[in-house]
Amino acid sequence: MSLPSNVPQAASGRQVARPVPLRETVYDAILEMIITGELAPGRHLVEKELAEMLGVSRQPVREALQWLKKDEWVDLRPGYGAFVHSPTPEEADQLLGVRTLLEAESARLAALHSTKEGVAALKQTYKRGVAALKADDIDTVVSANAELHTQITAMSGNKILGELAGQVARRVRWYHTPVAKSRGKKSWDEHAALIDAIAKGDADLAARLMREHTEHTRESYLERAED
Amino acid sequence: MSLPSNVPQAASGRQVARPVPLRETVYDAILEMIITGELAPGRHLVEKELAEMLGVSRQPVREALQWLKKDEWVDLRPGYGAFVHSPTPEEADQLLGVRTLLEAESARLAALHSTKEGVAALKQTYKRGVAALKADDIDTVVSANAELHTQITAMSGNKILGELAGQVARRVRWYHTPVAKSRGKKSWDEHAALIDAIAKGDADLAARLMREHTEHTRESYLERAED
DNA sequence: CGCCCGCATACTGTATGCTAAATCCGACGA
DNA sequence: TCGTCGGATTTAGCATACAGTATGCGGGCG
Repeated sequence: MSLPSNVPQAASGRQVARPVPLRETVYDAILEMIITGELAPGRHLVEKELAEMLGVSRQPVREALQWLKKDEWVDLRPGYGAFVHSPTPEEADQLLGVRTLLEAESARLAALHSTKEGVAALKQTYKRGVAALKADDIDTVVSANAELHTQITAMSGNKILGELAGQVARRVRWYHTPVAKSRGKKSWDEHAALIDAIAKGDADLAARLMREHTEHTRESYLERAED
Repeated sequence: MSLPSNVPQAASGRQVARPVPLRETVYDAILEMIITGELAPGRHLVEKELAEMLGVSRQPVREALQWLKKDEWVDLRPGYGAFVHSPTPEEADQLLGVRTLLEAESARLAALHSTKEGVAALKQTYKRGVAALKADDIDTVVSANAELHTQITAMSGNKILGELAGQVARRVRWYHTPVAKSRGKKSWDEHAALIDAIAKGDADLAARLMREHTEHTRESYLERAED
């Protein structure tokens, strides 16, 4: 056949690998540096510096900084510059409160909308987390934990809720990481019970378990924060 | 004293009346145009056009558009341009769900942290709303309604919560306005009961009332949306 | 007559130059 | 010694210029 030209149709979802706008790459890069601690809280970020560091012009850096400001990762002082946001204990506490609220509701909805496949995916992530826990592979534990929560919020079917919960959770994780690496096995036992409740479609139980789960995290935060 | 030149000192909280960055003005201007409907959903926003319209260069416009994208007021198509976001019924529904969640929690916390002055302020706003209702002054009714909710979320003492609730509420109002101007007297009766619960410090009651109140709004939305 | 290719156009993406303002530091005076 | 003033420097804010790419249209071929 001629296969004249027509629609490549890139079978799978995405077209042909569009070049991601530079500002997004820059945004990710800076955020990464903030989360890993390479850029410490309070640090003065200079556009020109970042631009040179990343090998781009100031323009994309500016736009990335605007995004970061919107997400509260940096504070922008007009006329001066950007500073990595310094979380206050009060703010961390409020954030934890909001997270509890959002995640509990997510769990409730997830229980109502749970599917076989969804639950299977949850269990798989759970296994990954537990295995990493046994192997003392902290990084994987943390990432599995994050993914599990993401999956649950996604399963809620409410995109707005999922988006908010995701943002809040990411900030919480950043605040939380330095004080408490993880609560270990107990946390994963709670996960197991939670998944069970979702699988059974018991919305109230799921919400309650998630609420308790995130509250435990909050308590562990408050304990450690007393240093 | 000499008052040689120095600081005008703009008495109240903020420093000295800093000249607001242009991008913020532009942001407000565009948002205003979106909310009032001057820029209809789906409309293609051209940077150059907006820049000329507002008498500034493309740069501040770009930054304002990035902010608007973050707040989901516009959709940004890489390589093409910005479009005023078109709300889907599904999205509106999810947004209403999240709003209920956030506002109910705000009311609960507000009840726990209520002060004499705060309650007095609420009552004042309430009076303003009721008076405007009688006078058929729709604009004032709407603004009083918005202010009342804002005051309650502020009273919760949780800034994060307040910020999220504010954003969500503004979008809800935009979606909602075209279909249902207001629910009238009944809505304000509910407000009265809610303020009462907050004044008494009855957190559970306040949360329940707020939940019912916002759910009523949701129902009225769904009814009208069937056109 | 319909489809497809190729070109012209318009817009965004990115880079850079210029201006105004905020900060910092040193010197002067009380 | 401390407070204050003034200048130098740094930095963001804003404007403009250039390049890459998506889009839409018109002409030509089947």
